[in-house]
Amino acid sequence: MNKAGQTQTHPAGSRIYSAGKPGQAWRVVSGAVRLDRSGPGVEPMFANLAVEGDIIGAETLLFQRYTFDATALADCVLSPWPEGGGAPAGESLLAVLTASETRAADVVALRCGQALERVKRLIALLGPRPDAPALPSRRDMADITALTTETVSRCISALRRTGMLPPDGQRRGRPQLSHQP
Amino acid sequence: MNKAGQTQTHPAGSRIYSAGKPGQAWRVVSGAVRLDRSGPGVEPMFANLAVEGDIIGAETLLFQRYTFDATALADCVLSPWPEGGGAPAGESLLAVLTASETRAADVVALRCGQALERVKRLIALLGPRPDAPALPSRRDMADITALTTETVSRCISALRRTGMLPPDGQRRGRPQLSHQP
DNA sequence: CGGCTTCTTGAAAAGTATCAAATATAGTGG
DNA sequence: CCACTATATTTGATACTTTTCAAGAAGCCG
Repeated sequence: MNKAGQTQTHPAGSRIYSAGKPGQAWRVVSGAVRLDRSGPGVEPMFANLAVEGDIIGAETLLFQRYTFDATALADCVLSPWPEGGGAPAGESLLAVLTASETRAADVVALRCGQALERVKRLIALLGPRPDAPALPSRRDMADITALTTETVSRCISALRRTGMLPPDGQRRGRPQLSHQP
Repeated sequence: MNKAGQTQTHPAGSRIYSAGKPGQAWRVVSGAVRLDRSGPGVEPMFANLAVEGDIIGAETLLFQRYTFDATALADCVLSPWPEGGGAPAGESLLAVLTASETRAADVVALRCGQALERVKRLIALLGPRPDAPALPSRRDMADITALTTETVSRCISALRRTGMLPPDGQRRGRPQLSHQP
């Protein structure tokens, strides 16, 4: 449905691109993206996070192929990067590099301290969403924070009990299986 | 002792540069560097790792000031980057960006799984050192793996018992206090 | 409705942190 | 050159947190 070269939208949970496939770089206009290291025979492992304003897939400018799997943690809007097409200016690349290193430090910090603090930091990093604070799946949150889904669930219950989260976001049932035959 | 603009050496444990100070970017020719996020009033917190071949301090090309504290984990040789001086070529910057994202994924992976596995992965990441397998301090290893110094020490003892590490690297006593008055 | 998946909760087990004390090392000063 | 001091490292015992295992509740889709 999404065509290369123009703005894309991806629903939460959907695959944006896969490691090894050819493609272009994108700016995350809104939403959040999970990046996983994955190879042939290697099970996907969480590698990094991208939030509003971050650039993903920049390695395609060098290799023409993606290095990571990208999955939407929330409903996402992506626009092609660099904006004008062609090669990005050096200064623009430097800004991306600097942002990337800051984000990496954020992600590393998500795995420090006790479970409740980590979950709180993750929710804060995902940003104050306007009205519907739909959280990512427990599995995604667990992979990002290096906890288990059960522990994440307990932390969220605790945050709801203490009023730091609204009493009940909607649950998720059977996910939409998006096969490509 | 080290002069800007030419190759530098830093002994293990020494500060390479500090956040907020002006300076240039460097290539890690050999050794390993720990990067810490640190601000005014904020205690230093481990943020990232750089090993042989990585570039550190690239943000100075944009801001003229370092974003992180850099500390040598092992004896280090650094050379100015980009090599020719001046602005780096776009392709070169892209290569640095890609390497940076790969390294970030490595560091995130150092905080997955049980203590013994993490310590083993850290040692592997620091690279096969030729003859003297001098490990970083327990405190550095603990900060990087998000463990305590005691747990890291127990893991290393276990690795020595099982022969995966030589029976006894030298210990460290009182470190050299390098004040600058 | 039936099947599938995610989410939640409980109880027990495992792993790590914490606290405390002994040992080792390098630098300092006599 | 040797004792002395400050710090790092190691090890042990205990407390705490998280994982693991298990079962039930809830939502989505055909």
